[in-house]
Amino acid sequence: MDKIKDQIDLSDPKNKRQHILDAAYIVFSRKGFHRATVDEIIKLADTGKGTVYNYFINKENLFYTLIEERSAPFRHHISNIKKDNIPPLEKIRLMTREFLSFYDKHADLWRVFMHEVRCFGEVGYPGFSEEQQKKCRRNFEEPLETLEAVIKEGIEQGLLIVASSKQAAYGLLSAILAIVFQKLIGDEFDQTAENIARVFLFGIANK
Amino acid sequence: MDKIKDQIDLSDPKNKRQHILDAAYIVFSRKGFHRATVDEIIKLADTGKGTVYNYFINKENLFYTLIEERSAPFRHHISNIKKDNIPPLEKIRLMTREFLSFYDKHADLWRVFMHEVRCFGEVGYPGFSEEQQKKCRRNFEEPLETLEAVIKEGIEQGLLIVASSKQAAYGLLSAILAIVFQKLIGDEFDQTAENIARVFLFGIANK
Amino acid sequence: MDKIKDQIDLSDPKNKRQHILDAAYIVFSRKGFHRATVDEIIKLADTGKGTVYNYFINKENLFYTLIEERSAPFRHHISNIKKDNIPPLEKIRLMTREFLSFYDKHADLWRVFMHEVRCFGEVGYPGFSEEQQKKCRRNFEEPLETLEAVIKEGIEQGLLIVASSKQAAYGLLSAILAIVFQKLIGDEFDQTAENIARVFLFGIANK
Amino acid sequence: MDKIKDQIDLSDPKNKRQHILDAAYIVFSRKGFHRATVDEIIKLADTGKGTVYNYFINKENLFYTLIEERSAPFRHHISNIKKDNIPPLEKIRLMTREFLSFYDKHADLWRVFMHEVRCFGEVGYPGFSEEQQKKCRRNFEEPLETLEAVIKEGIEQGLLIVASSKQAAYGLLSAILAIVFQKLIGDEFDQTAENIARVFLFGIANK
DNA sequence: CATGAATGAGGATTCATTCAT
DNA sequence: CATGAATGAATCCTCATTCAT
Repeated sequence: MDKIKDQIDLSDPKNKRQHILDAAYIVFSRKGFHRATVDEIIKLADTGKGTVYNYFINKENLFYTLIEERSAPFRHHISNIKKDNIPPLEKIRLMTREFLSFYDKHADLWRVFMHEVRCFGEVGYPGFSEEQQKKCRRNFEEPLETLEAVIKEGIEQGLLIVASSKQAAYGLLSAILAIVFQKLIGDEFDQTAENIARVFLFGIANK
Repeated sequence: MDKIKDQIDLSDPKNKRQHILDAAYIVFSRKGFHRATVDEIIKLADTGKGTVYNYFINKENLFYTLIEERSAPFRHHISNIKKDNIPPLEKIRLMTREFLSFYDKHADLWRVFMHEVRCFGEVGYPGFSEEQQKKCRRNFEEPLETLEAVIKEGIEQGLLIVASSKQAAYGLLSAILAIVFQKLIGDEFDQTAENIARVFLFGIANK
Repeated sequence: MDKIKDQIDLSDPKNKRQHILDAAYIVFSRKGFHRATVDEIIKLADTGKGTVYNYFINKENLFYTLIEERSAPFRHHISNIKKDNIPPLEKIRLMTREFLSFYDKHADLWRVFMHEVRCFGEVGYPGFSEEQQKKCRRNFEEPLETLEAVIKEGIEQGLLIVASSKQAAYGLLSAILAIVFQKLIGDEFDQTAENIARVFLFGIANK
Repeated sequence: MDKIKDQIDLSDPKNKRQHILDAAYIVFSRKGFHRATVDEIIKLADTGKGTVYNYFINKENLFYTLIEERSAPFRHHISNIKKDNIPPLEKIRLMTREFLSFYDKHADLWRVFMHEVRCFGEVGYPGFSEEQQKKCRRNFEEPLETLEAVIKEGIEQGLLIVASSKQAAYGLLSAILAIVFQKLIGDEFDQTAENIARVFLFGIANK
């Protein structure tokens, strides 16, 4: 337990909010949304229960904020790669790296997120407006759409052959996700990223 | 609501156990494990609360039993394809079809299953021994290992080029899962299965 | 504390619902709505916390149900007096007795009720629809309107002189309420009822 | 909301204490004691949370102080009328006016006060001594006793016929209260005051 | 004095599970 | 076996109050 606490820098007496978010990251990742309790989070964040509710409307909102905070830089990166002046296939390679890196780092939280996002905004979730719900979904939809757009680029330039750019994007993404979620990456990160992109682009059949 | 009840055949006054399982299938698929309540299940199964606990140790056990029951025939099919006397690439094609078919049919339940399976058997779950937990995981590990074995066959016969057969299997599986979970299949099931297998085998780059 | 428990007949093992209502009556009357806790109610009712929520949607609903249950017979009596074939002044006399008797018996609960009813149905009260709210208000509005109608009868028959029948009804009612709430009745109930009706009808000035 | 804020003169940067009292008046009147939150009060008073506790021991004390402040001038007026050298019936008439005027102005706050005063000073209320509690009750007891004294005067002078001067005083007061609380006054304030006093003195029966 | 971030005791509510019938 | 009333542990959330700045 003390080992876990060390993962959160409590040396800074200010910024309780960040401590809570960091603690929530750990607990939500481990337990999932429902099994995670506010009590466990505050114990880890070394703070009072009320403090959580000073910063976040409720448990949902805490989770949602966490997702937003963690995915913001990633979404930025993906968006930038698309704007780069490089060939589509190279973009796909880079994006694969980026997706792999992000999902590897946040594998556990993201697994929880992708499971819970479907139920958010259902009846009985105050402080979670229709709009926030949509914004929440954008966290995984947007990067995917960007990837799809790049695949479309490749198709238009005659570089890729595929029936549905959407299916292709989902396929690539989920290959990454599956690898990550099963924790197969280990130390050969570069190799794995390369493999995924290569299989996706050229297949595994020996021609 | 009555429409839903029609999905369960209540004409047979005996076999309460099956009614409960069928109702549980619907509720767990819709709500996920935690948001599903025993109350909702028994209302749908048109039975009493105590009856559930006559047949199943607890909520986890009900869920677990449900998973076992639904995946048994699928595991059989996959196992049979492997034993077939046909080329590995053809086996991969057939397996892709089978995976796609099964996961499409049980997409919602399986999503829930794959999320919850990680926490099952944690401390505080009576009636869920270490062994049962392992058996539970076999429901998605076994078919995957069979697929991996076939990919290995292909590699050994020089038909496939891929660094890690395990990664390849996960990649193919997850491509299927992602497509299914995002409900992109629509009516062109055959086409989709073909596309996935083709991209996996030959890539999307235009060579 | 044990003395209080004796006020509730626990000899009947059935009818938990009534035990809860009886306990709620005592606690709400003593503490008011907000200071009353479900914990205290169940301790008095000698039941489990969940049992309360089997019978009542929430604390508000428990309170509301209590009010309904207690005022039903009273509303009936008042309604019957109006229909009686006796002179209006006699009806007023009888109604005064009835009001006095009812409000004396339920003085504490009614004080709480009349204070809380204004806030019921505000935002954040699930299980308390607009309609239920209105129905709730009827518990004190209806008997009052009946009294007003009788006063009107008296006016029409030239027996009473008063500017506003509504004001008159409120005046008589509240004279009763005030007396009761201040617990001035003591043992001379009959005398008190007579006094109130007489002052109301003939004034206190010595002509 | 801004409209409400305008009701409090914030132009004076000093005198935070009064701002808080004014804000408390509004919030307590609207929400009652329990539903009123310190947060809402300070938002309206445009001050910090700690400031409230610089001036008042706790929420109860803030409420109590508010009551004291508002009733002081009223109690003074009533006391003066009694000392006036005019006939008892005229005093009753004037007092009726005064009561009506005061309770009309502070109807909402007083309703809350009269409901809460019963629980004040119960166990667990620090900073609220037995003595303060008594002093608090004097705010409605004293004017009433003065009215009662005047009625006694009238009885002694053979002007009034009534069994209990206390009951009579309560009756008159509560008639006023009821009318006010139900907001029936409207614009005809003078007329209403006159009506109440007349009915009380001479009754409504047509002799 | 003024402030507001931090706190935690207290309370309402949910829901899996039991057990007497 | 079937049932469902009864249960209470577990959990989220509120809000008065404190105290360091």
